[in-house]
Amino acid sequence: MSAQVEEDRVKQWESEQERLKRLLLEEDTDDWQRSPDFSGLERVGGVDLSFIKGDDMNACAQLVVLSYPDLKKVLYGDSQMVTLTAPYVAGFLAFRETPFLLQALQRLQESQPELTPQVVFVDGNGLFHYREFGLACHLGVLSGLPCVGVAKNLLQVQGVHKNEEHQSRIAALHKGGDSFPLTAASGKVLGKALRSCDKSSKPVYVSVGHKISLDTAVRLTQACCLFRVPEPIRQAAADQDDEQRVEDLKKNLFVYRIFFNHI
DNA sequence: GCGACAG
DNA sequence: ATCTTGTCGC
Repeated sequence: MSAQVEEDRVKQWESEQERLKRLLLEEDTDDWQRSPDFSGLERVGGVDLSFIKGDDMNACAQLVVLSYPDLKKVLYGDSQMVTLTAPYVAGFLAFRETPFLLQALQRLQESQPELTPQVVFVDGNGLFHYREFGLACHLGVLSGLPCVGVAKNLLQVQGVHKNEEHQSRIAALHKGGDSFPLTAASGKVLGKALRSCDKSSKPVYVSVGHKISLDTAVRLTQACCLFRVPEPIRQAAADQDDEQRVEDLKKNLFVYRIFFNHI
C-alpha cells in the first residue's frame, strides 16, 4: 500500500476522531458513580483482544462482565476469533480494535441485555492521548456506555514524559490507591498514574473514556484491582484455557506424588 | 543516527 | 500485542 494512501487514511482517521470527540462526556452521568462505595453498581465489564505469536491479523476478542463488588462471579463471557483489517498505528488503535469490541457488546445486547455492564474497562488510553480521544473514548462514544481507559505503559504525549521527575513520582506511590496527575502542557489533567494495589510498584495509567469523571475512574479502578490490572480486563485478556491449564497442573502434581510414593 | 511507538 | 527462563519471595 502506498505511502500516500496511508497518509490519506490517517487524515481521515484524525477527522473521525475529531467528529466523535464532540459527543464525549467527561463527567459522571450515573448515580452509582457519585456514591462513596459505588452502591448501585453491580456489573463491571472488561474487553480485550489477544493475539498469538507470529500473527497480527487474527485475534481473540473477549468481553467479560463481572459481579461488583466481589468481582468473583462471571455474569457473562463472550469469546470470538476475528480477523483484523486495519494496521496498528500509534494514536489510532481504536480503528483497529473497536469494531470487534463493539460487536461483542452488541451480541450481549441482543442475547442478554439485562447483563449489560454499567461500566467497561478498556485496555488502552482514553483522554490520555495525542488528540485526547483514545480507544476508551472511541468505544465509549460508539457504545454509549461509561468507559475507563487503563494503559499498562506510559504514552509520552502532550508534554508528559517518563523522565527522572516522572520516575521519582512513581517511586513516591507507596500504597494501593496512591496516584499523581498526568498534566498536559496546556495544563489540563489528562489522566492519572495509579498504584493499583499494594503489591505492584509499577503503576497503571488511568484516563476518562466516556460518561465518567477522572476521579471516579481512578477510584473505581482501584476498587476493581485484585492485582495490577483491573480484574475485568485481566479476565478478558486471559486465555479461555487458563482454568483448564491450572487443573492440568494440579492433576500432574497429583500423579507425580503418587508416582514417588509408589517407588 | 537515535528515540518513540496505548495494543 | 507476543516472545522465554529463570529467579526472587512468601
